[in-house]
Amino acid sequence: MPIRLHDSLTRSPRELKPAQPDGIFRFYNCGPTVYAPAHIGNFRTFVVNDVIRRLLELEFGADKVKHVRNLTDVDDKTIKRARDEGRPLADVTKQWTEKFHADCAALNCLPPHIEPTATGHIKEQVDMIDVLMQKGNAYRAADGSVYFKVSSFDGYGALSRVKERELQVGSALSGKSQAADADEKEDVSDFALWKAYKPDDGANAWESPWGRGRPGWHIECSAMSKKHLGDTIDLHTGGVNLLFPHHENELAQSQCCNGTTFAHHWYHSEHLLVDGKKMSKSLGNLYTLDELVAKGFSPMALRYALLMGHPRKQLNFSLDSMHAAESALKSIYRTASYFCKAAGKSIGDLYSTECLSSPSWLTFEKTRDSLWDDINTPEAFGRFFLTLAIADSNRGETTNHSLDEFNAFSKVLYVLGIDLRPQDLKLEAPAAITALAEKRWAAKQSKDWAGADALRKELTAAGWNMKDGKDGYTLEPLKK
RNA sequence: GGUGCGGUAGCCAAGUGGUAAGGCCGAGCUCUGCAAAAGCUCUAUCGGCGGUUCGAUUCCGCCCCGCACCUCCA
Repeated sequence: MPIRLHDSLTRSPRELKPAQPDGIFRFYNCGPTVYAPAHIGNFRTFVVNDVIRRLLELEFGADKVKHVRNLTDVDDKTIKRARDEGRPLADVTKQWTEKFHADCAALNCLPPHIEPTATGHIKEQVDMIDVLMQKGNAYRAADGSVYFKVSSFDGYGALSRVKERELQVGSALSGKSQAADADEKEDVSDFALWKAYKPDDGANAWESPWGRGRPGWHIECSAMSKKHLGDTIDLHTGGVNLLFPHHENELAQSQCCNGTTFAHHWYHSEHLLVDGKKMSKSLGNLYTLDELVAKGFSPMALRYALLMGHPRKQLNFSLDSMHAAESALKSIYRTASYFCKAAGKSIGDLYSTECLSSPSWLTFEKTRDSLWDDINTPEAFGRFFLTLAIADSNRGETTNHSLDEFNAFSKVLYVLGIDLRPQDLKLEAPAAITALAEKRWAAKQSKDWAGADALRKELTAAGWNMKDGKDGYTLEPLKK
């Protein structure tokens, strides 16, 4: 079944498919700038892109998808951070790259096949700029910086409709934003390909035919994409804020340099809002994964919460949605155990790769349809829960389809990237707690209700809940 | 000023030209010595005003409100 995905350039849903004869799907996803911990809004984009990656793998085969996501490890922000902390740039970016990787892993995001860095591709960037200079799409300004000449590319603005915007420049914008480095540029909309060295850059400069300096932000992605995926890619993604100017500029550079279509498909996910506003430090509504974990929430709940809205619509995040996510996950887990029971499998078996090769979706077909149709995750979850409710009422009864259904269920979990295994780990209670529980169980058996109640109070005070069953009990820590 | 996107139950959020998925919360019931857990049930007429239509939340127009982008913030 073809995957349909909204294309930002044509503003319509289009089928995703590899354009080149080798059948490899080339997927480029703009990655993070590594100067601080990524916030949950950043992760919305990465989680959505992870779903796209998983979708592509199921559709085309895991070996037919090439996923590249870069790390921006040199720019104004990273340099400033290093300068402020008095550390080498590489130290700072290494620290935050590792943090980013840890967070991604916690959120169950598959690592990209290639994760190139800007500093690791200086030569490739210089080479591209060189071609643009030769073709007359770029010029060197008096200060030694090289700029892309926007007027040299007719297609400029197609992606973000920037031309309409240009007409109004100067009205509400007062021109202060352009003033910054407009002095050296021929035109305010021209943008830097190579930035001449400034003392603030410290040790972070490289040699080029135009003098010492560092690459501009946009050329990074063009160069890394070209190096690892070739002149034309199948899909280029990022957050909406990258639409302009980043992607518009990338498109211009790459097409002028390579003389061919840059990306067949563009996709942008919308922003995460907190309390109705975009997250920002000044509003104090910015969350990181660590902060949520410190509040007692699981990373998986965040992943779920981030997928509860349509990826192309702004999603309003709140702590309530984290509570909702934890509860929903719990109920998915419960039903999962029914599927496992019916198929004679364990929760861990849900994550074996064999399940993915099973062709059928059975009762999960509609859930699949929602995902394949422009990754409509909220609709998918709606349909998913409907199916779970039916399975719930069957309570793990074994049928002819039990194994197939188990596999189909596993595939849904795979595409959504929901890992139930953390919930499967039963926490071992300390010996003292177990002793109390044993005592209470004995009291209960001898119908000493008062004694049993007193012991329950002690357990509660110690932070544990004792769940009585028919033939025994289980202990679980109370929620914070 | 321009561009784009929204306003659906207490909260979050899908969707459709024919009388509104789902999740959370809440309420009631069942079960249970207690406590949980679990199961069942219940909870909206879709920002406002017009128009098109046999019929609109879904199409068109106007208005009100919100958000984002145009500032190297996913």
